[in-house]
Amino acid sequence: MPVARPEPQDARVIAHVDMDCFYVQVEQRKQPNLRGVPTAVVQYNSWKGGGLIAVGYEARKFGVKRSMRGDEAKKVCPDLQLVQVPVARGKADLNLYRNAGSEVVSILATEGRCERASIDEVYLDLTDAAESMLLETPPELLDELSDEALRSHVLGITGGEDDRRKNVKQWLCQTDADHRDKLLACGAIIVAQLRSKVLEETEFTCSAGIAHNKMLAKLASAMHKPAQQTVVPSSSVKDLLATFPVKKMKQLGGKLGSALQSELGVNTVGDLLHFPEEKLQEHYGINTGSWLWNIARGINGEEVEGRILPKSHGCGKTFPGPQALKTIASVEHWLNQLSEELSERIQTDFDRNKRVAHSLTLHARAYNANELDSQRKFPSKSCTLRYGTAKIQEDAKKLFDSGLRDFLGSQNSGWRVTSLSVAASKIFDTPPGTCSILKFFQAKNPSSSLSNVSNEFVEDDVAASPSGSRSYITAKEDEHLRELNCGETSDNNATPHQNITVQRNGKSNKKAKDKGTASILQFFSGSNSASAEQGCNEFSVDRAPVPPDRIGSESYPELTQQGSHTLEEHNSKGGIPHPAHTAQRSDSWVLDIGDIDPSVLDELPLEIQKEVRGWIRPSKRPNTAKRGSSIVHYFSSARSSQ
DNA sequence: TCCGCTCAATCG
DNA sequence: CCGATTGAG
Repeated sequence: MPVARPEPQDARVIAHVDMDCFYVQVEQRKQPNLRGVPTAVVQYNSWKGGGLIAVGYEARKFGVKRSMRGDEAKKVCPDLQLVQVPVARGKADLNLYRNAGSEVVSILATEGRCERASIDEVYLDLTDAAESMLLETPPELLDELSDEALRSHVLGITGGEDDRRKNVKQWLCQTDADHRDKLLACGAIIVAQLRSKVLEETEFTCSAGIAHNKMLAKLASAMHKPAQQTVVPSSSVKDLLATFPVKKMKQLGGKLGSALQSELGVNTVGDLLHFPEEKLQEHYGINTGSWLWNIARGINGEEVEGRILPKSHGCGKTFPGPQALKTIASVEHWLNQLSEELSERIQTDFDRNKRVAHSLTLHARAYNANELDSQRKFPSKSCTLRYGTAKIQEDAKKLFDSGLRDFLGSQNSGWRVTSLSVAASKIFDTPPGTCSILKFFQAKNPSSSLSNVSNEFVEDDVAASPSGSRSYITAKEDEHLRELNCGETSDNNATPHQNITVQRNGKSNKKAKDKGTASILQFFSGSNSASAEQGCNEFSVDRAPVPPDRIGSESYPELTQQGSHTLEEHNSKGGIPHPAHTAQRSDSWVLDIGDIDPSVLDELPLEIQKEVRGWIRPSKRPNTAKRGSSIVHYFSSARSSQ
């Protein structure tokens, strides 16, 4: 449900930029012979020619619609060129379009705050840029306005086709106008420039709306397509909304919009004006009611969030009709494919953006083969995400098994799975570090002899080294390590962390010694009391497997069952053990980091960094010094004290 | 149960 | 908080 937000009192300049039939443009850029000819993008094509997900403007003239089947579209437009979405691992692969979207965003994000609203849309808050322009180079002083700016549509500026351009020029440059209008004029000029730049640098056209809030900007961007922009002065809002169909408003395209029509007889946004706020609240709740009341008046306080990266990554596939999966083996096959793609995507996200995901969620849809009813839902399940394709695959399978048990309940009958998806969420930035010590863990690599090498090093060199209570090593030690290093960063993201061994602080770690292999986890695993005594940085780490001897005595923040703090609690609430608990050996866990300089992380091989950073989560309350203090908090305080 | 694949936001 | 639901494109 939408929620009303207070509208800032000062006028903002908000733009919504929408790529024109984006997937089609991406394909036309790749294959220029498709330019100018009716084109559509389909995914899959074996069944009725595949499903259209984007339709070029030439094809729209023939009545080709999105969500037609390819065969259907060919009937109304025999010359239609159908381009298939790339397929990888047996499923549609949208990376081509995601990356193209990033190209555009990187241009649009140069001016003002930028919010990536979808793969092909952004909102911009251009208030500051517009204010600056008004002060420094107001439109009326400009020698000449760009052609793109002059092609703007300004609602309320009447246009006999010929003189519309002249009137627009006049409007853009008017000197005696409302301050708010002048700001919009500046916004229009800036957006025109941005759109030209996008075209120049990416070959993509886009359309845009410029208004005082997101809602109006979004409405406006769709009014004149393709490759045009529309400005919404305040004076035009009332008329615009009076006849605007509620169902076409963002957020009102579904059940809420239908309810407005059937319950209140509201068909246009203007119709909403007749209802007092309280009335709308009675019907649709406090928040939604106020939101509706505001929308009717063109009021919308939603901020443009400064976010150009997605908050989650998901991979899914549907198995319609006869394709529904009915064996564990087929489910596992597809989970493997999906997990592989997901792993690749979060890997790329880390490489490009230094971000790590913390949560893995599995969704599925299923029905009972013999039951006629079969309305039961397949529950979503999530767990802490572990990096590495094999681990994601393993965890996804366990999550599925858990969900399937819930789904089936006591009975056991033939199930059918009609869709599967895995998603990575709770993505955090990893703070940049400064210090450079620890080439350290570069003693790495996976091949068999490795663990011996690093163990040897750890026990003979680090533990016995004069480093005393230092948690980092010297340049000499560093050199030594480099020799042991096997070279190239591994492309094997399944590098088992058990192979990365080191001992912490030169203290004897009994368990590690006993086993003869200390893990990187153990390196970080000081006892809580020790680190507390030392009064040093303490970091809570939330993802390591729980050592058997701690079960029942510690808290397990990594368990996803709500409100559970012990394994028993968790299990008694029907939770499942974290896959890692059963998957990991007991030589790898960590609870707190003691007096470790966190910048050591920067020097870890990327693979290890990802895993280690993945264990660390910023605390909600940085002030809880003892147990909640996060590595992120450490970094921010360390930086600010420099 | 043939509009597939993604994403975000809200809420209980 | 997780999981369900709604909605967008």
